[in-house]
Amino acid sequence: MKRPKEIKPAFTEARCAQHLSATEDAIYVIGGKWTLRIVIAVMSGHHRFNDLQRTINGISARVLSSELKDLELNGLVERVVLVDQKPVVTEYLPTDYTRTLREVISALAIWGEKHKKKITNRE
Amino acid sequence: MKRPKEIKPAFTEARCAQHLSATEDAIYVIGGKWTLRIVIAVMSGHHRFNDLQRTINGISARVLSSELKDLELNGLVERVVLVDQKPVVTEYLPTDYTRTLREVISALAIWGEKHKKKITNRE
DNA sequence: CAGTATCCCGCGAGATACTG
DNA sequence: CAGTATCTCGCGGGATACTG
Repeated sequence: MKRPKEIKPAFTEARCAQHLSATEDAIYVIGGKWTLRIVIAVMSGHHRFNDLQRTINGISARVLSSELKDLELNGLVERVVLVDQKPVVTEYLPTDYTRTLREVISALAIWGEKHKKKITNRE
Repeated sequence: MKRPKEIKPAFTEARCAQHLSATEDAIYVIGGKWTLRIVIAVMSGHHRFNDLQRTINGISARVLSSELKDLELNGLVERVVLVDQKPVVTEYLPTDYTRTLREVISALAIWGEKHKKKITNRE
């Protein structure tokens, strides 16, 4: 069943379903308004709660707290309480799994950069 | 001010701000619940309204309609009305700009795939 | 087929205040 | 400092029905 002169789709039909489902999963986990910002901040060396809140512009303590719990459940941050400190210190650290997101973040950052230029150039 | 034995962050401080802002933009545009699904479907060769609605599981006509308008504004789909058809046919086509998202989608799909395996393997 | 019009509801998330 | 507790509200988006 070959149709003539048909433009080749960017994705094949099979890959479509595959991409749809896998991308849904990814977006579900990291597509939240704050999720990736937190991940980036943690990967950048911001490990403390208030440090994170300062770094991530506009996030409230309540939201940051619940997001961090989610991220911890997904293995994307590790919550470490250092009891041998005075006073006790809580840190949120990147994990090996966090690092698997680097390519995703890079791709997004590159595209976001391009997009920003495109938008600002035409206003 | 060099602190000894500090773990090198995955991103430098400068890159942090940069990534934060660019990634925010990207997430803002394509981080919606439906956005990327629609883009993928369009890139996969689903060009008609009802075809898209059938392909994208769970989306309502109202939401699909408004999302398509957004995507059109962002140059991520092109709405084409073929008046030389009987009856008149409306198509939503990928653009050159849509194709700039391929790497983003690939990265997300790959990660989503990995993540799904990770999740299902531990339940 | 390609949408629009309404109605409606939950929850994501902001604001503010409080606690060990 | 590192959160929790409420309270509140908008809007994203589902369901359903309608139209050229």
